[in-house]
Order: sequence, then structure tokens, then C-alpha cells
Amino acid sequence: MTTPARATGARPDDSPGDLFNPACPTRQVLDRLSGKWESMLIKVLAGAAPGEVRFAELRRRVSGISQKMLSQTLRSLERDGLVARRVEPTVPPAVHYSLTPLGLSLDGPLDVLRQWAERHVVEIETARTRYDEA
Amino acid sequence: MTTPARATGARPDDSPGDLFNPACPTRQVLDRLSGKWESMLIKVLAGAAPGEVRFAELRRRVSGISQKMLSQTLRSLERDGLVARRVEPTVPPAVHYSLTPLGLSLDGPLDVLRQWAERHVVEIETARTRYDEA
DNA sequence: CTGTATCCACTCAGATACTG
DNA sequence: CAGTATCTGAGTGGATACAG
Repeated sequence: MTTPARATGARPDDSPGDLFNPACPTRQVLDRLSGKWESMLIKVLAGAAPGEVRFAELRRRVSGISQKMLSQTLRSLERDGLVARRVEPTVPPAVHYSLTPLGLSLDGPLDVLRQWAERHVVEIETARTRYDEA
Repeated sequence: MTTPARATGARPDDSPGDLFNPACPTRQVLDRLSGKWESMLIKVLAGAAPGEVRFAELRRRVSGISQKMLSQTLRSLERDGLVARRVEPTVPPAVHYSLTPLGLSLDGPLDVLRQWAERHVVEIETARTRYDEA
């Protein structure tokens, strides 16, 4: 994702109604959430809040995710300050993940979207079917 | 994206807290919005609602988008019943796009996310910088 | 247990050129 | 004007193997 530095340069880019300039905050957040697992991870962690969840347990809760994507997604979430990581220096190590206050504050907005989704999936699927028939 | 039919099959997949099964509506909606342009297009069209916007005008309003991505994104949005397309049979043809009631109803939830984004971008950027330094 | 490294397939997104 | 077709590079995500 990583905000593309203005694409072509075809136009000098000073259009009035340009939502693309300057680097739209919404874009950045949406990009962050646009991955395949980000939003699910936040929901799972929010569901466990304020408790911590270990790596293996997360893997179980978000079934279908690969080890790679789990650690990759967690790292990106941690980088953005949405997820906290705590390592217990035992052998073998136990790593606990939890939502930061910032991460937790995102769950509300995400939930609004979730509710919209649940209310309208059928409509969308209907529209899709109708479109594909034509 | 297209919901991946349960990945590996490693586990019989009947975990209790499994958000992945059955095909989560949230996932589908988030997937729909996860593209680079989808949410921006909805915002632009919502800003013009209930008016219609022509193809070329959209291209101007969402600067940086290529012709290909614009038509591609509009088609997927139309397919899902979020966007309406009206062709005026003149020569050359004039095509008008607008949000359907369904599409319009999505603008609210999206706006919640936008507001969250605007309130917290700085925090996120700070966290990111701090993480990258370590 | 909790990752990282590597390889590979697939999709996304942009550039360019062409059509009704 | 409003697209479609094609080519290409970059990014995403999965499988597998290996490491602290």
C-alpha cells in the first residue's frame, strides 16, 4: 500500500476538490485496515480486551491465517501503535499481544462498519447476482 | 480477495471463537472497501449526492487515478449495488454515476472511520517513527 | 513456543495504445 | 467522451523449512 507519491505527474495537481492531496489521513487508515487480516485481528483482540492473547491462541482464534501473515500483521499493527507486545523471557518464550488504548479506540468505528455489513450483505449479494446475470 | 475457501484444511475448523466461519459479512465489506480507490470514490460521490457525476469529472475529482482503475472500480461498485450508472445515448455518449441509496447509507459508517483517522493520524505517525527508530 | 527466510503463484495497479 | 486491451513491475499471501 504505502501512499503512492502522486502517480504520474501528468497534472500539476492543484485541483480544488482533490481528496488525494495532501496525503489524506483516511487513506492511510483505510490502507492500514485494508489488509486481509488487520481488522479481524483487531476484533479478536478487542473481544479479549483488556486481556492479552498469546501467539498460538491468536492463530487458533483467527483460523485460516498463516504463521507468516499473523506475525507480519501483528508487527505492522504494533508499528502503528495499535497493538502492544509483551515478551515473557521464559524458555520457550511466551509472547502476549493486546490492544493499546489507540487500538481499542478503533474498534468502535470498525464496529459501525461491521454492523452496516451485517445489515446489508444480503442486499449486496443480491445486487451482485443480478449484475452477473445481465 | 474473494473469501479463500478455508485455506489449508489443516484443522477441521470447528473452533468456537472462529470469526472466519461462516463467511463473515464484515470481511466481504471490508474487502470491497479495501481497494485503493473504492472508499474515495464513495466519498466523492456522496459529496455530490444526490447529483450525478460524469466519468471525466470523477477522474478530475479523484486525481491520481488512472482511467483503468476508475472504470474498474466503478464497475465493481456498480456490481455490488452501491453505484448507479446512467448512460445518455448521445454521440459521444455521456455516462453519469451516482450513489444508490445503499451506497449512500455506507457513507455514514465510512465517515466514522474518517473521523477516527483524522483524530489519530498524528498518533499513528508518531508510533511509527518511534518503532522505526528502535 | 514464537518466530524468520525462502520460494512461488496470483492479483493489483500503472502506462500505453486503441475503439465505438 | 468513455471506455477496453495488453504489458509489466510491485506487492500480497500461502507453503515449507529452519532457528532462537
